[in-house]
Amino acid sequence: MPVKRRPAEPPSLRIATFNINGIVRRLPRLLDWLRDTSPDVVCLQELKAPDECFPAKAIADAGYGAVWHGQKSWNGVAILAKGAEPILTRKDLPGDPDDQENRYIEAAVEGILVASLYAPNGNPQPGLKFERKLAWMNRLLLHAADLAAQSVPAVLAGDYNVTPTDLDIYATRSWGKDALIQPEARARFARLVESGWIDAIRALHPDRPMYTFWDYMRRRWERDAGLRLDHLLLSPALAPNLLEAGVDRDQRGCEGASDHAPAWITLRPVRR
DNA sequence: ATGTCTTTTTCAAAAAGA
Repeated sequence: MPVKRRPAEPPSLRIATFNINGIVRRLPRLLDWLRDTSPDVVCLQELKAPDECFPAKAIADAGYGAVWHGQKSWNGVAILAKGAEPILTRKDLPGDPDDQENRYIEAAVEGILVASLYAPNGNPQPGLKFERKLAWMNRLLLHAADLAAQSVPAVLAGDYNVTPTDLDIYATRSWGKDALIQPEARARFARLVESGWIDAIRALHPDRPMYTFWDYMRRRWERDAGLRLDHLLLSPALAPNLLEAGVDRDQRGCEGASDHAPAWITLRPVRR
């Protein structure tokens, strides 16, 4: 009797974003997670390490090519690609030549333009830090509009440091003055979505919180007192390819975890 | 106000960023 063959799995591309909160200190966790979930593309934020300390060798040994823009102590972003070298397209968000904070990197991978971004936190609010956060988000909106106008299949992934709505934070008043929930920041995120960029996690999970961050303080992980800060936004050209979305919550419960968990999507690959 | 975690400045302890 002939063996019945299963139809081949339809190919899909897994893209994740992970605020790693210190890549050197968190490297063992990252390598475990890469091995366990095998994402095709990974956007990392808060490397908190200068370029020369980026663990390129360990990441290459895990099967990933990488581009990165590090910074001592704070910020720093990277893009990893399984079995491929990401093709760097930019290392800075356009619009401010004096910006010294490394919060944006962009590369072409698998026919998709992938950005790893880390928006300013913006606290204390109100104040100069918050003004700078809004200015940075304005620059992101302009760049996103450029990409959309060119019909680029793109994903803007990272830590936006914004809870888009009240569904994205647990029931509390303790963040009332925090920059992460302010209407001015939410309005900028909303403009991105209204202009056609798809908030992939929210699009596929309209009713569940889908938190990606739990503060280290006050047992917030144990209480599931979380916030959804990490987002993957798909350009109009890429949106029809969206298949699945989720959060690797279990990562937050690991010993020595980042205060963020990875968020991910799967896509039908782009025809090239 | 505090809570946690970590790094930085500068060589202890306190501030800063998140």
